[in-house]
Amino acid sequence: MPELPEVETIARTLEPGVAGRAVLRVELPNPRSWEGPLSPADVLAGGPPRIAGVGRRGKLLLLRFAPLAGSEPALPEPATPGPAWAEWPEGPDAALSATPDAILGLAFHLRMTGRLQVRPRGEARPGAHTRLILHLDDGCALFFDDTRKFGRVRAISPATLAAWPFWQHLGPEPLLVGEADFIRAFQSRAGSIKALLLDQRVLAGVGNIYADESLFRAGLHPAAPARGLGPGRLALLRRCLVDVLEESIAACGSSIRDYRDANGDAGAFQNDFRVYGRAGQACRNCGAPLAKAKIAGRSTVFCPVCQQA
DNA sequence: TCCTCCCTGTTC
DNA sequence: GAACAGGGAGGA
Repeated sequence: MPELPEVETIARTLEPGVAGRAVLRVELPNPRSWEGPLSPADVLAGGPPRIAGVGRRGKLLLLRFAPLAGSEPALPEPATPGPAWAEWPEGPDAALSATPDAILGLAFHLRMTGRLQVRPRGEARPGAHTRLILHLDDGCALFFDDTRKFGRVRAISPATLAAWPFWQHLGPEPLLVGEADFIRAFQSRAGSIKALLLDQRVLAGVGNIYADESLFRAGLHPAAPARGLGPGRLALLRRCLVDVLEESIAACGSSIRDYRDANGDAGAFQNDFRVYGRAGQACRNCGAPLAKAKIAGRSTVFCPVCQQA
C-alpha cells in the first residue's frame, strides 16, 4: 500500500536506473492498467522520449521526460535537487503554459500492490503480474507489476493534466503545507478527521497507515468531527503527521507485505507502528488494549484512552 | 456524505 | 470457503 513515504522512496531509488535513458518501446501486457486520453503510441510519436527524472505528487509517481530537441522546454527543472516534485515550489502545473500537447511523462498510481523495478538485459520477460514494460536504450527495462490490478498508469501532457479532475483537485503536499492552510483545509469541510486525512483533495498522499499513526500521536479520536477541533489540536496533528511521514521516509517506508522499493528492498517503518495492525495489543502509551473500528470506510485502529474527540 | 465495486493473495 | 485488505470512481 504505497502511500507518500513509500512512493517517495520508490522515486528516489528508481531515478538512478532510469535517468537519462530513452524509452524505445512500450509493452502493455494488461491494457486495463493504462488509462487516460493518451495512448502508449502517443508517448513514442515524437521519437523515443528521454527520461529526465522521477518525481512524486501525492501518491502519484511521475516519470518525467526531457523536452524533445528543438521544442520549448516542457517542464522546468526542479528548483531544489532531488526527485520529488513535491519539493518543487511552482510544481509541474507551471508547465501548463508550455506546449499543451507535449508529453511530459508518465504518471503511475500504484494503489495497493503496484511495484516499479528496473530489470537488466535478458530478464525483460513479463511475469504473471506484469502490467507495463518500458524498454530502455541501455537494454534494461522498467517493469510495472501489480498483482491486484488496481494500479494505473497514464501519459500526461499539459492539456490532459488540465482535464484530469483527480490531478486538478489534489490537495497540498503534507510536508509543504503551512500551519494556517492546514487548519483552514480541515475546518472548511464536514466529516470525521480520519475521513479528511484520507481525502486526497484535502491533503495529497496520506493513506490508512499514516492517518492512523498521526491521529494516535496527536491524541485525536479518528471519528472526531474535524470542524469541532480547535486550531491548536489541528496544528498538533499537522506536526505529528509531518513527523511520522519524515520518519517513515528516513526508514524507506513501511513494508506490510507487498511494498518494495525500486531496488526490491523492503522498508523498515512497519517496526515503528504504534497502532496500525496492532488491534487488541497494548497501547504503547497507556497499556490499554487498542480498539478497532470501521471509520470512513477503512479499518481503523486507535487507543480508546489516549485518543479523544 | 456514505456505500459498493474493482482485484487477488493471505488469513481465519 | 469466506473474510479481509484498501484508493478512488461512481452512484444513491
